[in-house]
Amino acid sequence: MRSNQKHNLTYQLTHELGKAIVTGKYQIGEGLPTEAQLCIEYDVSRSATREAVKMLSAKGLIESRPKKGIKVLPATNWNMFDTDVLGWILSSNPSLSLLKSFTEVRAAIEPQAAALAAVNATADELNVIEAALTRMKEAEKGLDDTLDSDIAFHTSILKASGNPFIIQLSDFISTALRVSIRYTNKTKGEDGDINKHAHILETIRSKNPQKARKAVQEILDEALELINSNL
Amino acid sequence: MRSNQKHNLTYQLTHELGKAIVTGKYQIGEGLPTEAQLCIEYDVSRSATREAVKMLSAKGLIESRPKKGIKVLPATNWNMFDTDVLGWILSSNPSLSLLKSFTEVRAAIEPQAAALAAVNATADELNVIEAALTRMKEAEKGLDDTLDSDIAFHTSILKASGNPFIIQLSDFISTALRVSIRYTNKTKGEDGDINKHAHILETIRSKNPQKARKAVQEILDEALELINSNL
DNA sequence: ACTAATTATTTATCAAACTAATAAATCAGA
DNA sequence: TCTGATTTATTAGTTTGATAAATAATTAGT
Repeated sequence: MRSNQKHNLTYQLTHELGKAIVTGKYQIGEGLPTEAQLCIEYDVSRSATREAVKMLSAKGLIESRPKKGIKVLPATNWNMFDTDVLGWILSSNPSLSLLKSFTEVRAAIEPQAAALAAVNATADELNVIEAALTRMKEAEKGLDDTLDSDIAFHTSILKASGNPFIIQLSDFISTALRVSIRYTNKTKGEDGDINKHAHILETIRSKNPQKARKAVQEILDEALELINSNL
Repeated sequence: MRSNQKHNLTYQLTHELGKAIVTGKYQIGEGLPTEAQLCIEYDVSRSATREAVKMLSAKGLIESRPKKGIKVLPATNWNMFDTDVLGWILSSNPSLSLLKSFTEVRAAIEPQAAALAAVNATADELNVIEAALTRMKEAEKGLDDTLDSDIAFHTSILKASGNPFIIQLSDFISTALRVSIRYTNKTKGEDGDINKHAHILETIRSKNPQKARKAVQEILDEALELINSNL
């Protein structure tokens, strides 16, 4: 436990326990060891243990009550949109069915985000999208990272949507894209990929929400098809 | 502070501070009082204070470092899909523009959920949707609660989607519907509302994702139109 | 067999001391 | 006077120990 990585003991323990829970080391319904046992097992003080337990409770993973101990809550209670929780889930190599779930959410959110961006994007926000597109083109030539620039493009649209909830999903969408790459492991975008992305920008620029929605839908439908064919 | 409501001191303090943060009592960027000051202000021990701070950190509202103190993070870091955070935001009477944002997310998620439900719903899940529809009909006659039955209907579709992330948004969607009612304050559903909901169930039952998506889209488009006309 | 009282276990709370990180102030050397 | 190292002060991090409160499990009494 000692001298692992993250910046303080409480955080280290939170991550360790969080990962253990989502990977099923501690079964749902049944309990974790008691506070006192955790202190011994992980060789930390009660404060650190209690604070870690509180952080995990705040993320919906566990619940703790006097005499009952600490018990793992059903996964429907977990804050899946929390970056940490998401990270823990992915740390145990994610299944293709999880990737499908991710992409289904993307297919819900991103077309809507693009439609909203077409209505709401400021000039600055449009420039950010364009900059991301430029990065994608550079990446094509090997001058930038394919995945990073792709993520930048998609999140820039979320930002331009102006909807705070959608913006908050940037981490989620980024993660989805990162997982995606593990399966498709293409180091370069497919032929025509850039053109499709350029087309999305055009539709947003021309303030046409319907076309923007459709343009994004298309590339996500393709992604889903690819997943389904490999399932 | 003492003897307020929720089940323990740490939770009480978490809620109190959480609400204070999202309502702007503590400004973004600038800091909260120090740990020591919070202990005095709220008359609680350091343990309770620290645990509350950790819970709020876990929800992305604050960050704390030695010598720097506790500072409020920008709203883009807040876990908006956390039930508590959402509740705090809504506790200070929500704006119409917030309702619009809510509904835009609904318009992204719910049609997709219905389409997925059309493909994935089990017989049991279909029965749950039908039961909710029946409740809505009863509510029409004054025999059940209009809002509760409406929420039950919409969340039952999310559940039937089979997508864990979408299922996790049930609380969010429920909240959106509750906020919605404060503005439209219709105690009864509009004429034809039941029929539209019944139609949604039909399209899901007949395993037609495109029609299901469209059916849900329609009622959300109407909701958005209503909001935009009042904005 | 049932109910009420007791006990035991576990988290909750408080308090006090010490450690570590780091920002701000001070000092030394050029 | 400036610049860079050093020292100081502040704040959160960590440990420990004692006590309180909640509640599950047990026991005693009828």
